[in-house]
Amino acid sequence: MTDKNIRIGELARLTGTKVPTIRYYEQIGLMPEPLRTASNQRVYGEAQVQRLRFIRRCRALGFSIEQICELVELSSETERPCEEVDILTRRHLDEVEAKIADLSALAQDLRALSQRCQGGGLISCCGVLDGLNKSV
Amino acid sequence: MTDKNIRIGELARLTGTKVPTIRYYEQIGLMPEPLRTASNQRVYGEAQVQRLRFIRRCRALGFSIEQICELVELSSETERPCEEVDILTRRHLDEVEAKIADLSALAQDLRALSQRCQGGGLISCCGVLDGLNKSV
DNA sequence: ATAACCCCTCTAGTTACTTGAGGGGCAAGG
DNA sequence: CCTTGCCCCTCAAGTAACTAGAGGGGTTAT
Repeated sequence: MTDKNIRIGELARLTGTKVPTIRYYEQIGLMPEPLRTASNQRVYGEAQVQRLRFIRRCRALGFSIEQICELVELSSETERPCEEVDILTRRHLDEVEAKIADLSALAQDLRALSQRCQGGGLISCCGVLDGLNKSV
Repeated sequence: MTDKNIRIGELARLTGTKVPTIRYYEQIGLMPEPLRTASNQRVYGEAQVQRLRFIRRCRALGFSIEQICELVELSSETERPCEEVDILTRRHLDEVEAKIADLSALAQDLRALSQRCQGGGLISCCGVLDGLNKSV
């Protein structure tokens, strides 16, 4: 594999990304537009492989596309204080933790609801549906 | 307030739902089509208020629209065993708990990443970005 | 008449992809 | 040469659950 001779299919395999997703990332500007062959096929190099890997790691960590755009931009400004990266990461962690709290409360409510099921009854006296119908 | 004389705005206020959302629910068949006035305005009754409240409680508990459709249908078949309601609720609880587990693992990874930040440095030697760039 | 408020339909946007239609190019095999 | 299999391309629309906005009508009070 030499530099600058990777087709989109191979890039997809190298990075665990789907081909349409790569095109999507290019469309929204997250991935730079690559050079093309005479027959209009995209050609990628090692730097673009690394970029896409970066993006996929961020996605795996739940960063939004917008946040990733910011991280990509920040990472190219090497003389800049890295405080903004820190802030962005912490804010995202806070969001994830808040979501966990929401879901945990929701799970609690669902458990309470589920326990209302006596088993073996009919819809007409179903504890779950009763709970969902109640105007508490 | 008499039966069958509630306009959509009032229904929205009674149930904490947005007007467009009520129209959306009607469009997808979750809410039955109401009667209309001579000037084509929707008119709701108490049964529909209860239906929308049911839907909103289910949404609050994270049930998908599809799941709610099933619950609505099941609740009208009063002579049917309520086992299906139980199964649907438990399955949903499992999904929520799986999501919590996913997010918790993700939060763990984010904490580890965040701790790589030494503070006061530059982007060129940022621990977070380093971690995102690493091909571990 | 105007302002304030309510209602209507229709269309398109949000987020991060994903799918499918319709088409071209290339290499190997019959 | 034709066919097959595989890869690539663009474009448009779908997914889930809403939400926002354009453009219009109706009612009441000032």
